[in-house]
Amino acid sequence: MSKQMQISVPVRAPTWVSTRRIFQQKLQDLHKCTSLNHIKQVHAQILKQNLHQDLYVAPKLISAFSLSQEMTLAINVFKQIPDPNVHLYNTFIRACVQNSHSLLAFETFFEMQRNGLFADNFTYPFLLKACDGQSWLPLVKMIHNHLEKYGFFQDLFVPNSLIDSYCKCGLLGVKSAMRLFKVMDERDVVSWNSMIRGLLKVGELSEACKLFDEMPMKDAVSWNTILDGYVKAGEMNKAFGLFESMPERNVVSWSTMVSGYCKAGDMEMARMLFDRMPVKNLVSWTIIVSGYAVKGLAKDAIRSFEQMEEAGLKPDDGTVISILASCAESGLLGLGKRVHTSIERIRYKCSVNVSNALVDMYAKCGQVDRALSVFNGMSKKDLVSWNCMLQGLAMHGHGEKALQLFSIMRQEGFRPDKVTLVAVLCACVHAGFVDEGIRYFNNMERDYGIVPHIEHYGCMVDLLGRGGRLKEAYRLVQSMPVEPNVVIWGTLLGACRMHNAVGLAEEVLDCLFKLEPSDPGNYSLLSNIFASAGDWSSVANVRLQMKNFGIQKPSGASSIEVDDEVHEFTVFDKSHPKSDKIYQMINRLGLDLKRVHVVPKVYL
DNA sequence: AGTTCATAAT
Repeated sequence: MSKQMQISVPVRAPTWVSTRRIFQQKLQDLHKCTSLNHIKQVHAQILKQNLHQDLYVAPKLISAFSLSQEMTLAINVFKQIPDPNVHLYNTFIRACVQNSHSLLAFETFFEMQRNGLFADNFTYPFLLKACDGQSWLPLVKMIHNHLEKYGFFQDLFVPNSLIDSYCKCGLLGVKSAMRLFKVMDERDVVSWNSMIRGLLKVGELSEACKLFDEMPMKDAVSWNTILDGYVKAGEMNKAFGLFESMPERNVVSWSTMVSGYCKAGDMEMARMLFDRMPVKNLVSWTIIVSGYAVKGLAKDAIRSFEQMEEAGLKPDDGTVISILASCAESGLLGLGKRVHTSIERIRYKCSVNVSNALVDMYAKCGQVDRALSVFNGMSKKDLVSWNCMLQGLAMHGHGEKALQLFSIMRQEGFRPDKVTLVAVLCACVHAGFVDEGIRYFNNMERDYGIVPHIEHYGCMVDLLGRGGRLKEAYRLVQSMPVEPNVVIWGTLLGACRMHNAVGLAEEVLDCLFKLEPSDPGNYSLLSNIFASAGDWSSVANVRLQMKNFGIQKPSGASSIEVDDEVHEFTVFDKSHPKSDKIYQMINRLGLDLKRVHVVPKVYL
């Protein structure tokens, strides 16, 4: 936290030059300042002094706004400058990258070239960062060409960054990286590590191991990278062997192992290693808490979270986001709330990403009201925030509310993406707005420039199918530009079952069995169709077939959380200690339902 | 004006 700086404008500013000098001193730490109010005050004073176009002052302001995630303000400052120099362009491009405005970063870069300015060795690394997570292989190649043309290859940092960026562009990228790696006449340990990491990312474990063996020098990162390779491949025995044989083990090595055992579901082993760790940091604690949370072990998760805080560690954004994501995955409202209070105790304001994770967690745990109150309290929202909230509303049947929120979102100038439209269509499905859904679907390309993906088709099949328009749904599936997958056929089949359309169902099942001949779900769907049509001999037949093929349907489970404990139930499950009482209650509910003439459907 | 690789991640 930087110290608060008081900008005092002298009562009698002697000359313009000296005013500027005073500002220079006061502005020195502005780009590190985290108090938005303070930055705004300074901005106002700068405007008053007419210094906002100054080529020393403007970059400081842009950096400061960028750090506070105030990209709109940063853009405003930048736009005021008539003739930006390279330094200013770099600062602005860096701000774009920091706030994940990757497109704007490149647009600015192209504008800079149009203005006849040359990018320098500061510009390119920023641009490479902008390609992160975008899979912009052509742009990485373009940067590569530029760097070669202008001879920026002296420092190993440049080709190493290129290797890393290439490796983030999938298989083709890794191949380009390999070509570059092979022609480099000098390589350091980072070059090797990055290349190995890239191979692992595309699943080339054996290639990575080969390179690892060839390495002339290995550091801790090299060992940990290859260890992670084994862990990600699920080879815990090999990983453990390597772990034992490592020349030195640091926090990362230990954490990687703990994470591996958590993913394998072996929480006992995970805990044992965790307890033996000589040093634990935030990441290690996050791994163990999330590990318990994903498995639904709410009590252990909460206890570990509290132990972490007792150890004097304050969860950061990464910790909070991962734990909340695990809560959302397994519905651990208790832990989610506990993390929320902890954040509120530490911080005055959450970052956008943390708030998004909170919205998502509350929505997925069924607490739509809490999700809404976090969402409404957010001072800044991004596309992810809207998408989480829309999805939450749609998922819980608040279709109308979701569509209202969608129109507010557009009023506020947000451009919907494909996730948004899935949520919108899903809202129509759950609210039964068939015609409205069709309208959104037909116009999504024209209105939002989004070509329908398979997920959107899935929503439409669901929408038409539930509405009883089975023929239209079937026609849509046949006319799809992409091959229908299991989800699409399954959805259509579900609709057939709902409307007792046995004829169409058998047709659909043919397609489904061709795609997934051994999926037990298909058999139970088939059996359920026959069951709803009252064809019990066919049902028996299907069950017999399943038995012959040795197929067992993994039974679906439902779970509820009571007092920080998750109880899971499957069909005919008698394992719960209060099983008798539970079945008594079910029977009573069944009688109550009969009394109001509702006949419960029973499926396989 | 700032740097690359390893563990958690919306």
